[in-house]
Amino acid sequence: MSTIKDVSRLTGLSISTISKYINGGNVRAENRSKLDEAIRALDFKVNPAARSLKTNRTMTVGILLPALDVSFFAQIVGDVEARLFKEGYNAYICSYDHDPVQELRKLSFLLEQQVDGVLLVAEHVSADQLMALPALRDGRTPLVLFDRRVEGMAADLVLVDSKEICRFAAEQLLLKGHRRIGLIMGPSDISTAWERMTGYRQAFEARGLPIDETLIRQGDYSTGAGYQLLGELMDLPMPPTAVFTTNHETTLGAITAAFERKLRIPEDLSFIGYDDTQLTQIISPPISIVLQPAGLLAAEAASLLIRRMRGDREGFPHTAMLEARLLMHPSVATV
Amino acid sequence: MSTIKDVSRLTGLSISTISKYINGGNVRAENRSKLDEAIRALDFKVNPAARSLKTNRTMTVGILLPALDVSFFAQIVGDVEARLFKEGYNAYICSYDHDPVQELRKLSFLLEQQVDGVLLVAEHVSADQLMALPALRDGRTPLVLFDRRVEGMAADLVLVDSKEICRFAAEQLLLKGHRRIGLIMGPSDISTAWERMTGYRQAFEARGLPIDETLIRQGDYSTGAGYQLLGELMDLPMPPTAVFTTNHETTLGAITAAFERKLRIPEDLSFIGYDDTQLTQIISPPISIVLQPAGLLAAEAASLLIRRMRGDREGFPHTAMLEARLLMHPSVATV
DNA sequence: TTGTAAGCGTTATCAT
DNA sequence: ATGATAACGCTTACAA
Repeated sequence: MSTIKDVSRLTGLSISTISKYINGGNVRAENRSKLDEAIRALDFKVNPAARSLKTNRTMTVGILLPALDVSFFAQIVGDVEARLFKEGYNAYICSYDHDPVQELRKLSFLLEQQVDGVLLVAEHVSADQLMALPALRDGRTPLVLFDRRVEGMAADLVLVDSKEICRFAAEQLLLKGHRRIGLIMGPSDISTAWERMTGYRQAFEARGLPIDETLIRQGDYSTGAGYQLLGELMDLPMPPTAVFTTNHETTLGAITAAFERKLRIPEDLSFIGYDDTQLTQIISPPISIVLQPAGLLAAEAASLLIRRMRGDREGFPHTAMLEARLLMHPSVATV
Repeated sequence: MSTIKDVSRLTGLSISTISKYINGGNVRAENRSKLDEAIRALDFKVNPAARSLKTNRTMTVGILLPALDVSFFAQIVGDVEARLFKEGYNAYICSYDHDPVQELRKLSFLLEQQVDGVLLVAEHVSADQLMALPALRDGRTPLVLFDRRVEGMAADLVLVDSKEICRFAAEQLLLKGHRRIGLIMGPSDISTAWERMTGYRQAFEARGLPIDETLIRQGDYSTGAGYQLLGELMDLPMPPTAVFTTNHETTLGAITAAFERKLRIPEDLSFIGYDDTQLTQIISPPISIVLQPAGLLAAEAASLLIRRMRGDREGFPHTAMLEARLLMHPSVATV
């Protein structure tokens, strides 16, 4: 690797002049061309370690997720990474594999690595645990919580209004005359799962309708769970006339189970799923889905984090609450 | 952030002694406890930039993928990241979003970041382009190619023997009497897609059986493509009696399409899919699948890369060719 | 076992 | 506009 010193030798200019030029400073036109040529010839690249040592900025961010193979996160994280990259940031993308210990350990490790900022999809970590980390407590390293809250934590937040869209979705089913509506939800200690269930409940409560608790099934948000729980619902003595699945994987599993059972949608079962999938659009009939604004979420998370890393503390703690949409398709019948 | 200097002030020991201790050197028992306490009290952490500057090692690796939301890669990358992390390496995980320009740009960028090694799932990049990168050409930065070859590139390789397992899978279908076997393959410029197709062909050729080219359908490896192409196959005047899908997403789409069309598996259509999915195991009947050894692949890739990063050049270029398995389930009938 | 001192490649201050 | 020089926090001969 060549260094500024090499460029200096080749051009006769001083190291400090060259450094300034590299960082956007001005040099005489003739020197500029000399430098450009030397830099190209030597394939000179700034040594990021040396730069970090001086500037105290690494131009890296940590993105910490419960898992990489959850499609919603996989989709978002690629987008966030691209946006950060465009601004010169490199992303350490880590999974803690739903493990509470790893969650905290990897977060600490990222902070030790001196990342300039962290985007976290939290699962088990508490506000106390977060505030015990010096870099976070002192606000030295900006943290943006993504998709899920951490109770009692004053932090920037990028969320989807899950409760409202789920209330709305359940309401649509009620309006179509459905009363027995199956809900396939996720682990209730995940804030979004809880909110989605709450929205569902609110739709019933707003109309003074009773909720049959046997129709609310909790799984682990996996495809297998979706498949399994749809089966359980349909095997009830009084099966639901509609079902609402609350994430992508679960939706896929439930659709498969419904098709396998030769249930006609919507004649035998009305269906509202969650998150876009190429599949829900093209199967027949197209499945109504709750569509989370993945692109906007990624953009919001990236730009908020970048703002903070640039030192702009305005409006902290900021909550960006984005709206999801319900795409209604013929998968819902009137009863 | 506290530095060694702070620890030095607090303990009275010299900076170099402390550095040595941090890096596994010996100090007198009494000093050891003094140090441990001071380090804890100050929450001292080594500054990685400073360390890198001296050691020329960043303890980071780059993992560059065509996309993060392809389940096979998502699964593997999490695993590889975990293994590298355990050895003290941090991973920059990047997607180039199937874009040839990004593919090369991000690779260059990772190398500029002075990563100690790179794991690459290549798509468009050529051996020439790779060898044009100084860090790779000089062997300064070890590169491991994962899952896909780059023609003419002398590099460490971690692959699955796709051709053989696909030949074997097609052979099983032939042995059961199938002659019209649909193949849903991926883009033919991806080496694995080509190999999977070649295996399929070899099974026919080995028996001197003709291949109906209309039964070979090429898609983009997406769920939507799987759905779409299965439909096309079944809409043929003479539809196949069996279908072989060659990646996870495609399998999911094709199963959905089959179920939607109320095709009975295996009575109406025999089915062999690809890659493990919770779903293929539990639907009825369970779907026969080609199972790639994801865990082994991740382990092999990580350990090979680590060996290289530690300076062990033995057996370069090494090709690790792992075997996939065919899990036969009742989704295949005898005709 | 411990300490001294040089230097990794850059940025930043202060002259010129 | 350019250059000399002192850090940044660490590792590593080399000396003690």
